[in-house]
Amino acid sequence: MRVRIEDVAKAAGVSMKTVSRVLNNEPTVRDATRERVQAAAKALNYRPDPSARRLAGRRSYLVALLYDNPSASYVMEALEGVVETCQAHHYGMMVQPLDYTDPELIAGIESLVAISKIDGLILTPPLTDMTALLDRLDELNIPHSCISPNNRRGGIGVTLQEHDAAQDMVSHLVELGHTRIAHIKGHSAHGASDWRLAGYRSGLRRAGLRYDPALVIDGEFSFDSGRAAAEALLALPERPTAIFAANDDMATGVMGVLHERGLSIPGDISVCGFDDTPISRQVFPALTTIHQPVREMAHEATLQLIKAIKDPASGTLVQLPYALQARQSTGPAPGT
Amino acid sequence: MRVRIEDVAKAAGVSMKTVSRVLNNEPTVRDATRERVQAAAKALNYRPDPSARRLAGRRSYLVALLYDNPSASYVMEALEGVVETCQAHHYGMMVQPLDYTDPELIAGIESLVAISKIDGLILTPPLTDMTALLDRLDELNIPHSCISPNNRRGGIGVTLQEHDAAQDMVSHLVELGHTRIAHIKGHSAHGASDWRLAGYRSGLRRAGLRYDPALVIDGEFSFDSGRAAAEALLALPERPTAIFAANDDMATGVMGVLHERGLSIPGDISVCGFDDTPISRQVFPALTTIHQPVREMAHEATLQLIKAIKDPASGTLVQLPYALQARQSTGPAPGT
DNA sequence: TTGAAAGCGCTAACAT
DNA sequence: ATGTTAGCGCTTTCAA
Repeated sequence: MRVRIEDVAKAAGVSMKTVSRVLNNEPTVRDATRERVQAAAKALNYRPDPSARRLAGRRSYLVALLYDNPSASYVMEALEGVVETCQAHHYGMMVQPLDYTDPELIAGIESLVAISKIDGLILTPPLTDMTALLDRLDELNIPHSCISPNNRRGGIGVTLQEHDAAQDMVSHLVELGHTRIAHIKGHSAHGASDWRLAGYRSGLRRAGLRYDPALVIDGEFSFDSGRAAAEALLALPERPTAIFAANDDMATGVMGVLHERGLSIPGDISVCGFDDTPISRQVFPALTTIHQPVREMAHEATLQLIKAIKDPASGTLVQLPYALQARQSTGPAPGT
Repeated sequence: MRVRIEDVAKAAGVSMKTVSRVLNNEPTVRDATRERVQAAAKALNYRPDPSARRLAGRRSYLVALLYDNPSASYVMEALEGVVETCQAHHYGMMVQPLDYTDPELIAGIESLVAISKIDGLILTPPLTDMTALLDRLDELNIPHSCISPNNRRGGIGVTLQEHDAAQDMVSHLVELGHTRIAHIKGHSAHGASDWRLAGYRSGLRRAGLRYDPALVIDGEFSFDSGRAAAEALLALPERPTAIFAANDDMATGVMGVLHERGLSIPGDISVCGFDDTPISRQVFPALTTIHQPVREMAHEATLQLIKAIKDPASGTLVQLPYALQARQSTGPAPGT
């Protein structure tokens, strides 16, 4: 049979409860005792039984990653960041794909938390921007940490200066001589779409360029919406020399249309995206984009969540740096 | 407090144990009793406590998805297939990213299973092809189900006729008039690489074409290895008119090199891949490839695993159909 | 600072 | 076909 807490207690010459205290890092144990227990646990290769802990402790030591994100690479990166951090902190992880348009969404999350006694949630966009959901979680006192929330409610998690990143991208294009720079917005459910648009506008302003609403097209973060937007932009009387899509998938849609029309990238039109998903290296020419350290963001978000689970007063909103990743899809404006 | 099994028992006028029987679908309950219990459970909105079940039952009702796969979209599709199926069958799911080159791999998996009392494992390539791992799992009687195993050991899970798929792809190219068809092999740790190569060879044979070893290049399933292979093929005295890469990532590498050289796809050279990952639609021109129903495969693999957990004698190897997805990257051979 | 006892909510084993 | 009892391995009381 497997090693139980009692075996460790016996080996260390203490009671079960003391072993339990050591395991859970409770402070009220003498150092000498603590070390003796730790040595015994190690010698016996003791691993606490998760189910027993959960049952007795009335909590799950379980964190759930909730997502509704079309980008597989984004979710996978986040997933791995969360898994690693959970492992290091002896938490388990559940994954829950969700449909953010589902009217039963909140109820579903509530019952997930209730049944599995989830200790805390990690949210990814666009769930991070659903006010009703966040309000309900606050109301129920369910700790939750957001990856890239795009609202102003504080809370805990990790953010990126999306606004500045978009602004930098515009500056990059301006430096290349572009003056007619189009923007394809992201999906309206994502707060990021607004921030990126705002960054685009301040980038123009900073360069002394006029904001032309005709150059801003609605998109949905999808390849197909990128295609549609590109077609709309090419139909303009005076077409742009650069197209800044709010994510990489839309940028690849744009590139497809340009290729079909025999336009050269970046010779005729520069294209750039946002996210630095793996696809940005795989298209031709390789896509200029904004790198997000998604895995580290997930790591940090998990760390903050675990802090908040232990002490609801702690846990903060951490900011991580982005990086403009210039590749071959952006170049000098034609005639520069 | 939450509803417990005792409350349901009281409401239905039976013992706890009978409720437990109904919940676990044990056959030895009269229909009338069963219905009464089910009604009571529903009325009280009773949800069994997973930790208590696990502790008392000495098992976890937990399945783990193990992977070491560079393709995010593949893993995500598989993940969702597994999650949905687990939910439907009241199993929990863990996800465990692994490094298949880690010498501690098997030990790590063993301790995962021991600690979390995992009931069964779902493996994806290349783990499905690691004989030492599979042997050890058999030895320890740990139920495991493979998605796309490429070995001949039987076992349970889901397969695809990879050989036939590759052969069909060659036939597709032959019909387009190609006679110099190159193949870029996949990573040697993946059994799929061998099957796809074998399919390529029988495709040639079926068309009466000679197998030319110079036209077969080693790859590693990565974008960069696709690039390197393409460069090698273009350096050949007589270059191929079609390049069949063993996966989509390598195919995109090939396309990048061809674009750089100013070669037209498919005008000068046709390119095709395997897997039908989302990227195949997003590159230009859209990639001809083989579609795998990964999500359904994961669903079926999970189903078989759950069967095998309940009854080790059951569970089979199910075969699912592939589909050749012809897009714009393949066309008539030059001069046809 | 440490320990003893009493559960946590369920299932296994053994009744009946 | 159903019930009774005794745990599963841990943490929470509460006492020392």
